[in-house]
Amino acid sequence: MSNGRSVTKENKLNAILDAATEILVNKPTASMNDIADYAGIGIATLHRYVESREQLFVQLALRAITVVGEILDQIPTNDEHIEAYIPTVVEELIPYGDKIHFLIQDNQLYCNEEILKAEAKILEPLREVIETLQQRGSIRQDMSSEWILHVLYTLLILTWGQVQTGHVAKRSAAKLVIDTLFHGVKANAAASSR
Amino acid sequence: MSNGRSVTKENKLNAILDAATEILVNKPTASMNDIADYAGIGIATLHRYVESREQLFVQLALRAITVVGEILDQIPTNDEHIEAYIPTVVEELIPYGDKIHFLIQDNQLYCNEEILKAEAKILEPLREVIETLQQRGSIRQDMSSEWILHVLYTLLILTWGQVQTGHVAKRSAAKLVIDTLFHGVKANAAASSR
DNA sequence: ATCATATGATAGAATGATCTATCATTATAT
DNA sequence: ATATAATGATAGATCATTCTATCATATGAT
Repeated sequence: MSNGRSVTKENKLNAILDAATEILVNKPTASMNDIADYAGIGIATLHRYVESREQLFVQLALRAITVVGEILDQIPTNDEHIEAYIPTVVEELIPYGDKIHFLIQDNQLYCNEEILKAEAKILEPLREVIETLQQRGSIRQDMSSEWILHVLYTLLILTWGQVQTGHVAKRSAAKLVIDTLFHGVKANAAASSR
Repeated sequence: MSNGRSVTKENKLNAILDAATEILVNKPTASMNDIADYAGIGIATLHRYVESREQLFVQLALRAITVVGEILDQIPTNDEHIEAYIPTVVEELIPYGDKIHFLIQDNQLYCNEEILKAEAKILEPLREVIETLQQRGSIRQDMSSEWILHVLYTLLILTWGQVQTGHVAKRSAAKLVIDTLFHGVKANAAASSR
């Protein structure tokens, strides 16, 4: 009995978080009332499921980070696949852009230690792959792995924004990110990879 | 008589805007009271110089855009200098990063038409140079000039943040941006330009 | 059918921020 | 020195938002 109910509650919380994500994507300044309305519930019920606005955002961020982490975990890092790792990461991550983009814009979250810690932990394997690729000689060694990680991350965010404003087609977004990241914008007669 | 006074008023306004910039760099959520305190004036006086918080931000943004515009105007776009244009732009812009960075983070400003228009107008010459370089064959033509402009802009913003957190030395920031923009992160035996 | 639980609507307390109004004080120009 | 203008401190009006409390209603299990 309690089992059936608690599962329902979990589902409802998830539905609320999904709705919150949806409206916040379009209106980052949406109030708690806006969110409750959009989720089709009363403001009182919203507060029954979520402690506070701050906690709501923390939960959204942690959920997003979890999703990214699971995606990264599913991508093989074997020797044979490692060269394709970063392209695969970008390909897999692009579809989730809209759901993550608005969180990154939120300044408050960038001060939350719990979130920063979780984010750093999630990105660690990616950073390790970058270092491996540097040692292998396929990524330049005269830039820190952290810088490269940030550039990749930033290009992803830029692209998500560009997709949302319609300046970049979603289908070509991943290719654009990878191409820009690896080769830059200089015309190169030797650039036969495309 | 009125002349002397009005000049003083202009200066004071500038001093206030400078102070606002300084505190907002460190605390983007600073209230009007915080700003007045930091500027060493009363809240009433602040409102005598500035119509509203919104207008204050608009003024700060327009001022920043003006500064960037003046910098861009001073850089020659002759045929002989055009290859050095983008590196020069980055070199000249890096020192102003901290004063502009916080404005970009502000979501509200990205909805203001006046500012978006001014920004687009300022960046137009830079975009034209990019297109010229594309036609010249020194920048790849399979990416839109707008995308390249955005990438450059984004890398600048990233770098400003990295400089502020101490992850990148201010002196090497410009080189890092240009190098990343033009060549990407792929190890390249033929990359003799550095 | 009944009882426990969940929900929605509403009112409102508490908070925080922006902006105005007022007035005594200070600075400035002539 | 005096008149004019600018300033600071303060109080408070206004507004928006978050969050709580309450109660009547709806849902759901047994």
